[in-house]
Amino acid sequence: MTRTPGSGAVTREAILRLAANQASVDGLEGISIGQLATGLGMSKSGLFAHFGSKELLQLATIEDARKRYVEAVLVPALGAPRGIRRLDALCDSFLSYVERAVFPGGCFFAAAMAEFGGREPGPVRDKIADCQRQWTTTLARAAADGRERGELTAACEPEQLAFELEAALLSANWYFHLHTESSYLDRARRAVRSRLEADATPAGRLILR
Amino acid sequence: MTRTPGSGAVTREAILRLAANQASVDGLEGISIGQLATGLGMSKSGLFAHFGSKELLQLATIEDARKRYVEAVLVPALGAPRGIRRLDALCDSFLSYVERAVFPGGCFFAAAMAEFGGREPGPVRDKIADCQRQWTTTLARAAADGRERGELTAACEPEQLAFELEAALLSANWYFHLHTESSYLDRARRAVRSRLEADATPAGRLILR
DNA sequence: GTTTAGCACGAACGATCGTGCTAAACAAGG
DNA sequence: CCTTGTTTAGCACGATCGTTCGTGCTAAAC
Repeated sequence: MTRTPGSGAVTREAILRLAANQASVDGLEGISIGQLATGLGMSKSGLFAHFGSKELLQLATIEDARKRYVEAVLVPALGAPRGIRRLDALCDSFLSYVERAVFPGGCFFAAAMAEFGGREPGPVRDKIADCQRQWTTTLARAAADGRERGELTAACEPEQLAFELEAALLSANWYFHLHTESSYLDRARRAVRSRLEADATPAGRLILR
Repeated sequence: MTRTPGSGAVTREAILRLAANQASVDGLEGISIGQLATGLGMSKSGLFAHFGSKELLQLATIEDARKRYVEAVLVPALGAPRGIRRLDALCDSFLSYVERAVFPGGCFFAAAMAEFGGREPGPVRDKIADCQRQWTTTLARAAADGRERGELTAACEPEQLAFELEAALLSANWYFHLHTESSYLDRARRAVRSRLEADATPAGRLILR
């Protein structure tokens, strides 16, 4: 391992990658600086110096996980055209992201949301809530686009639809990992499909194939 | 504080009640024997003696939480007649249980499921998975009853319906606590209602009012 | 050749964790 | 009154937690 100036960034990324993986299993509070250090073959203090406090490490971990989420879920789905197709692609992309175990313990943000949901407000909780809201907004916007294009009925409420779709996605994530049974991903896929069809216009239904 | 023989059971219940409340906020691993002891004004070792190990304390806590869950969610809903009415009542009862904050950090079992979902198998994880499966089965059975009675269509799949209903309930629990906004409970109520109507026969739709 | 900055190390800190071992307080039965 | 069993407290243990401090090494800057 060479240690030239600038190598700190590489080390930092390695730390955050491992931290996010750990956090998806044991939670953001569950990650320990000592365990991360031994896992990376470096000293506690050397690792600690990169962040200054555990809370800052947690925040950096969330930011890194956000990038991985964007890369794994959002980017592939943004290849689909706006509207109902993209909405469908987003859901499918999420389920694939769960199935591929991008994070070994399941969706990082689902775990973090569950962990910090009942906590008092603070920087970490706020950041998690922000990430969550952003994802929901992405789904709702895709739904709104679909309505504008006449793929979803005028009576369709994008936010309600987004809530129900994400409910299926999240539950698939939980059950998939709790019971280690991939059939729950298919349950979610069928739920998404039927829910989309329920709000789709005839034109929208054609698009869904 | 009197300490007669048999008072150990009272103390034990007080411990478990506090432990379950704590666990709904900080998780089952997050409960600490020291914090419980100071919270109850007793010594660590005195409290510890009741269980013998932290894992046994966790298992007892789950069992206590299960009783509270049955009392708060199941019992009220079992007043409704079998079938679609009971299915609806179960969902409504769960949302009320979340809203009333029976556990201060949200649904105990949702939190436990999220916490132990990605962990290696063990007594605690297995018990959580059992509780979860039991609840899902309760929902699915109510749906199956509804189908037998002709309130739900013959094409309706009770397990799929149960999955989708529970997805809405769980998500309401998460968002309600993460964003401290009770509107998500209404979102879930509307989701439940429209989902039930989607699989209901005309007779079933009449029953739903 | 000297200075500066980046990066990681080892040792130690006070605190808290779960877990033992022993003894004291107390109620009930002989 | 003494014994017995239950319930709780006191004390201490090894481990691990996040954190701080002083130090050394290497590459870049001057």
